[in-house]
Amino acid sequence: MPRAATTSDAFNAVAEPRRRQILSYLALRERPVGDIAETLSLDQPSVSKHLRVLRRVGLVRVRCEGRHKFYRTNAEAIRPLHEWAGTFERYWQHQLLGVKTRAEEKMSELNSDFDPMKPKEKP
Amino acid sequence: MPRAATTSDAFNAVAEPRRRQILSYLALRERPVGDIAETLSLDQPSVSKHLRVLRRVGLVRVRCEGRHKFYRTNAEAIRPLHEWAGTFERYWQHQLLGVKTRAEEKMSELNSDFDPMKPKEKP
DNA sequence: TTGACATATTCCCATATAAGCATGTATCGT
DNA sequence: ACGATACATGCTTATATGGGAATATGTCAA
Repeated sequence: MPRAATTSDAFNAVAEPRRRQILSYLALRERPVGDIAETLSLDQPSVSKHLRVLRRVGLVRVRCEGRHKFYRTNAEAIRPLHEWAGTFERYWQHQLLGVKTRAEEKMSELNSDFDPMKPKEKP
Repeated sequence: MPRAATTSDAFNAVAEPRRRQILSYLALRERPVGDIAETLSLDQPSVSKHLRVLRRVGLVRVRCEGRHKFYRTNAEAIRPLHEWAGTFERYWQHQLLGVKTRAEEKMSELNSDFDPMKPKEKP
């Protein structure tokens, strides 16, 4: 089995450095494709392709105006990533403090679900 | 050019769902390979390969004891990811509040560096 | 209409998987 | 030494890129 598609989720989409750059750039304000290409020194077709990937996973939104398309980052879509990483915060804090892992007590939390990214089911 | 190697950085390494599962599992406490395989229903060779990827980017550490190898998550290596995503926190907050983007004022922050993941140079 | 401008899409290709299976290596128990 | 146990590595294969060049689509302006 090959690697999962870059459009399978935000994690795969942001694995590409250029796409992260684009996201940072478009977080400030919407921009037309040409601006992105020039600012980040990329070919226009390349930018369009990266934007398509980002669009498919909801990381960017578009606003069409004449022959221009203004893209902007949809920060909301980055939250899951932030939250997943945040899951480990307590651990690196412990590590920094040199605290011996007592995570044992919290075992039950992950007994039935090891991936915090799994979509939450509604009870 | 193909996609960057999964061992190129933490972003590429965690793009794989199984590796995220492994990281969550190993965050609690160190575990031998066999446990991981059984718990996550994966073949042992597959686990070993994922662990190698995670090891190369520093996401896990090993402790050898006899014929067992105990792996544990090195949460520290996940921090950069958390911080990169955290860069967008203010934006999704603005979006939630329906605030019109005034990020303009903060432009200077990214004028010379669009990727917060870029290693910080020491001035 | 015609041409210029802004984007998107298509084709080709070298490269990197990830899974499955077989095999290699190291260690433990007897 | 020998077999079993715990991991790691090698090999094959189907598949998904990402860049570059060329081309298609869509819009505006004269």
